[in-house]
Amino acid sequence: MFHALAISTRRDILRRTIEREQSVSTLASDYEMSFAAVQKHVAVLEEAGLIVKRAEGRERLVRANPEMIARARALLARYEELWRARIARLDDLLAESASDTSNEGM
Amino acid sequence: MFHALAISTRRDILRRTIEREQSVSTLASDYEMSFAAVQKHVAVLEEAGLIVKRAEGRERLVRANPEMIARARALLARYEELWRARIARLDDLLAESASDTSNEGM
DNA sequence: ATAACGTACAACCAAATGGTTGTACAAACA
DNA sequence: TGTTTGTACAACCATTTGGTTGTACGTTAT
Repeated sequence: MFHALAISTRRDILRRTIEREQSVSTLASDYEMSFAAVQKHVAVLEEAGLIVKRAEGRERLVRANPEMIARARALLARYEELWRARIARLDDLLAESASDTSNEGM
Repeated sequence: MFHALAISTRRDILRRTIEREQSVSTLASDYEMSFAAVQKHVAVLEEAGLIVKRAEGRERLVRANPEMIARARALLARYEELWRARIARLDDLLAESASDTSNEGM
């Protein structure tokens, strides 16, 4: 999933398909690279679950999947939570050592 | 940055160094791969700014950098924000078309 | 002083990756 | 019907990448 987000072209495709549903060729026309290259990027995003495709005639309409974006964000939010927990633990240790030797009733 | 987060070993290193500051060899002893491999993963995380190293004698102590984790999360949060904006826009369009032809005073 | 430890880095290798072109096929259009 | 359009996919290529081993060097311990 993070792998899918690691290339700027793919993040750009994600951003565009958040704004509006688009066909693969519409997307492709906005980049310097070949259609096949864009199609592969779309496939990577699709496998990661970050976008969803829908058939409409001969076109394949691509739209972002907000659920997966939220999941990636939640994972990072959990790292931040771990960090806060660490800080809290250090605070506890500090509080302990501040009341260890003698002057507990200061 | 997302590239740095794309490999599970690196996410694991990040998690461990959130919990406590550790030397590179301490980290390395927890994985099947060679010391050099772990050292390279640490280097990638360092270049992405996700961790910070500090010299202490012959050891290099590694700790997570919460600022960068927050930045990655914020980027994804912005994508979600874009999505909400899209939904809001669609709602506006819907409201418009609901009051377009005749029965405005319904 | 010598040995052991922790780290950095270069050289190398296999696999994955981002890109290309070419082919095939279904849908839309002339 | 024949042609164009949109898509998928295979084959190929150059580069990157995750891994290895080996070497070098400063720091700690004997």
